[in-house]
Amino acid sequence: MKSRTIATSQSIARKDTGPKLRGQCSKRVSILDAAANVFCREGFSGASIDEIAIEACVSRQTIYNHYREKETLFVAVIEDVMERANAALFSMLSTFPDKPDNLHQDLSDFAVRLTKNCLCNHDGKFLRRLVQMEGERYPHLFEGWRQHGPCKISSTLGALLAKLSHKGALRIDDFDLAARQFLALVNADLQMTYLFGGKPSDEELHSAASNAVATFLRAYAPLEQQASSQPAPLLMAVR
Amino acid sequence: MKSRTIATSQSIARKDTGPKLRGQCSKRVSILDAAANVFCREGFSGASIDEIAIEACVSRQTIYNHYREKETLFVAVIEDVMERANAALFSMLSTFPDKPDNLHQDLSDFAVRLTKNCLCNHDGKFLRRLVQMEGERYPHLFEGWRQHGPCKISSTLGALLAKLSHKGALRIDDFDLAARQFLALVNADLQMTYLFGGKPSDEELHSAASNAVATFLRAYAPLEQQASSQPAPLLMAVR
DNA sequence: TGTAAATTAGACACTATTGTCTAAAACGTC
DNA sequence: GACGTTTTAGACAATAGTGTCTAATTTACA
Repeated sequence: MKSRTIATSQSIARKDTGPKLRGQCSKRVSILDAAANVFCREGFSGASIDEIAIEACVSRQTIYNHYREKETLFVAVIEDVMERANAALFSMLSTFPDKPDNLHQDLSDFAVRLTKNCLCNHDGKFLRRLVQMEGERYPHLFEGWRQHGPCKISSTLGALLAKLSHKGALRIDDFDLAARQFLALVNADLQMTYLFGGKPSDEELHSAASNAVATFLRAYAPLEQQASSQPAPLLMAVR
Repeated sequence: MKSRTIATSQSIARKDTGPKLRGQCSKRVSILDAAANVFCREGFSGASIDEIAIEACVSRQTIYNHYREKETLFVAVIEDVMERANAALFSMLSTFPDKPDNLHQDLSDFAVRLTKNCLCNHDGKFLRRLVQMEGERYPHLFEGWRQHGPCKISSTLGALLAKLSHKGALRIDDFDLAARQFLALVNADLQMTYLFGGKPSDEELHSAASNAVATFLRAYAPLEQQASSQPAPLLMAVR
């Protein structure tokens, strides 16, 4: 059901334990997907292996064949989602506008891509919930994600902002701080939506991005560019 | 153990079911506190009544006397924490600087109070986790909190910013948006800390507030005031 | 088609948890 | 000190979940 790149699935499936997967790994994939859904919905202790088995259209025993016990499965799910999420993040960061034509428009579009494909999608929601729920129980597990996810996004985005700053398109002292604030501003209008678990509409994503970029540029654009960096006036207004 | 105002405890304790509480309600309070801790740590399904009973220094039967079943206790805990959290929020908003002497300093101090007493404290962490974990299972339960918590804080803060704007201390178009962005900026440097469940140090709170206010004022302060609204240069630098 | 691997359904022991029940003990108040 | 209430410990049935085992069935591939 859920989109999943073949490359990622196979790299995950080719792992330590369990059956030797002669050619096909569809069972593994559907177990991982089903388990991700159930763990996300119920939390670790609330999720039952039987429920996962039913949702994966697989017998309970097959799950135990592939993953020795519940916790092994949980760890595999986390690693799978983290890997996918970080890959998406990385590919998204590569679309950052380095030669912006219209700074406001280009940054807004980037922000929309980022929220839509990384922060507000299925995996993003899963990780927010799971880190919140089980982060303290498995600190080592999420450490890798933290390093290659949230921490990396700030520093990478900081470096990209630095480029724009050196070109004179922005006036920034602390690049990493500016990156964190950019992300925070983009999320400002989405926080409320996060709290339900609901997905924001495309319209909400666009207005959130536009609002964020407008404020970001008022704070960080050189004065002479302020006039040209305003958003199209009313189309993107909130609500 | 945890601080708790007497007024709130009693208003909560005087409720529908259970023993008639002749004079003392210490059992109810310690059950609620212990349950809050355990639910926060383990989630609803992970928490066991026995664990709560032990942590509350109370027999299991006593819990069933006061709260008919696990879910009743859970709902009571949520309502208790929500009520306390919203009260703290409301009292904190009343300390917003309406006649600011030094705008940067006063807004920073306000932000520190807000994060320290509402967002990063015990109840704030509890609600973030629980809404994330059980929000979809009990949408009606958290609706009240959402209305009187996050939604109210934005609109109230928006109104307070409007006052400052009308006095000429700020230049704001959309007050609610500015309020959401103010809060988002304050949280920008704390997001990472939230993800562990760890509490930020006082130093981190101060630097987060100062960074946020500096950017907020660059975006929203009238031009002629920009010079005077800079933070003390190096003391508050991040890390 | 034959073989080895993977999958399945079902039974199973074991543990943990919920919620009830009872009789004894502790408590507060008069 | 006597009374009624609350609390307690422990036993208890009922349920649900984990993880194992087995024997039968299906699948992949030569």
